[in-house]
Amino acid sequence: MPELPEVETVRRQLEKAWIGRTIVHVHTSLPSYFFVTSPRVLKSRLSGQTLTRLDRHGKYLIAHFLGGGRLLLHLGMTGQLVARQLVLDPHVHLVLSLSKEQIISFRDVRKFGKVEWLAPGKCSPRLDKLGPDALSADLEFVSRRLRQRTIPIKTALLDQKIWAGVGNIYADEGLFAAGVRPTKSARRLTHKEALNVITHTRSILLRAVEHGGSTINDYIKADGTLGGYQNWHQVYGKEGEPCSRCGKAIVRTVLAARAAHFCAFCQK
DNA sequence: GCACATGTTCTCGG
DNA sequence: CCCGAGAACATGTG
Repeated sequence: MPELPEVETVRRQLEKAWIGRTIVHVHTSLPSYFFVTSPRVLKSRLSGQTLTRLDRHGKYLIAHFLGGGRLLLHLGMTGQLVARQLVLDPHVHLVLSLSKEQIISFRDVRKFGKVEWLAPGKCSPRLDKLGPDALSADLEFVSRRLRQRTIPIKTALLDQKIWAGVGNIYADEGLFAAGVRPTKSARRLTHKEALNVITHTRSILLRAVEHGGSTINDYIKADGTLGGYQNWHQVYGKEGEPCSRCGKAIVRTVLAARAAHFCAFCQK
């Protein structure tokens, strides 16, 4: 579910329910791949913690607590983070009961999501690997980094080490807006073309945040409602449908083991 | 049974 | 070290 716009939408809503409140009870499911920090340790570390700030870097949420501890949250492919009690089906892995009757639930069917506790002062290899966040990155810098790679431009856009936050939907949408074919080698873009790609991609990310992200299957906002940006997609999931600019059919290919959608006429 | 799914990470060749 | 292909992780839907 989660690319930058979805995670940012969840962050904004969760922040309102969580900041200044204290965790009074922690419920977890059984140990699994999902828990980087074991449920047992998570319970003891999180109990009594008061949230001071909720940040986002790329697709990661970073909860900061009084005293300097941090909780890292990643939604994987099917993660749902909501500011309410969910029916406790087998896919609800973490429930935080907060002061003033607030509840935060984390549900994730495929368990590709991650929860990790970071002790005060401890750094995180996961976070340290990430490039600058796609919304705040210096565009000239990202353009230079992109053009150093020989891989297809779409594969480069998806590389979280170059800039963090873009996933399969917004890479396809950004390249369509820029008129660049996803298979084109990143190195063969001019500086101007690369700048054009990341400028368009970033404005699409911002627009998607305004619409609360894209709901395709599992993603819901923290208030339980659906995102709206899926109604504005131009190419993602549109194989065979007419291109909004030229009318020719959108094609689908596979790149880096992911589906890539584009217009073979408009994107050179 | 088969194909596919908004993500990340690792391995194996070249 | 770079790159691509494929697999793994776990589960659901069409």
